[in-house]
Amino acid sequence: MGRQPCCEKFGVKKGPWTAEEDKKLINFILTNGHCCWRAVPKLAGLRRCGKSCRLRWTNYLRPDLKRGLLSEAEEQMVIDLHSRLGNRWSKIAARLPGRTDNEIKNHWNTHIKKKLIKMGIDPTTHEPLDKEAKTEESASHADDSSTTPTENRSTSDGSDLLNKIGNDESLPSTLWMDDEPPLVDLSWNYLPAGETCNDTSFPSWEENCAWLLDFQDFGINDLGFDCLNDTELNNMNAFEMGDKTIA
DNA sequence: AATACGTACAACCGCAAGGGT
DNA sequence: CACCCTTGCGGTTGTACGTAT
Repeated sequence: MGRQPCCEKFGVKKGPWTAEEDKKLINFILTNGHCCWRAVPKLAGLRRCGKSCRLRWTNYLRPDLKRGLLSEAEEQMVIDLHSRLGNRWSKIAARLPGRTDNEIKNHWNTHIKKKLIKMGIDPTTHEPLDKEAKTEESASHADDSSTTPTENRSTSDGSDLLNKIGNDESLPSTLWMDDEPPLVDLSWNYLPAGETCNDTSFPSWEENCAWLLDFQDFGINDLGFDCLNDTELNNMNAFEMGDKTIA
């Protein structure tokens, strides 16, 4: 998939991951963690580059990932964050628990972008499209008052909820001030009244791991854990019991 | 049923940042 | 300070899958 390989190393596999490769990577990372991604493929017995392993793990295999489409609330949050942060997908993803930058980026490009255009909103500037057109017409007359998406959020951009939040002075002012806002999970703020974190759109870690535990089908020994020492086996057992402190 | 077209998403690439020597 | 290495990020692409003709 994608473009031609960046590295011409012989024996380095590219393209879609097989179940077998996934198994090996999961097995290795759950057992050893990832000290150095470059070393992971070698140690895990994979014919992949470290970059590919990291991507596969962070975007697809991580047990804390949420699967499925973004909820309405998540989508709104992405739109708002994008209006403030632009295409900084990793920053946006950091505020959406269980979602990856790649996933959000894809969702933006395939769903949200079109949705906004349909609503008459420019997905880049978050300005109304007709206003954009007028602005372009008069661009030569306009002064240079820089209007970044962050600074120029009109009240007519179609996202009332977002504006409400944006204008909410009770929010910590530092929240949006710099690149590294506090690790406050704003998604909770977006939950409609009465909903809690236990909402079904936020599955538990155990639920997220359910598919992982499906590996029990071929047994722990099939994953190669039979080479582990007692401590490691204990850890694995704890993991199987749903102890999230292990991974 | 076969083909064409459109969409969604996994995975790749190149580049930049950050840390170590 | 310069260089090297590793990691992370954002943009892009190819393919699988779904839908329309």
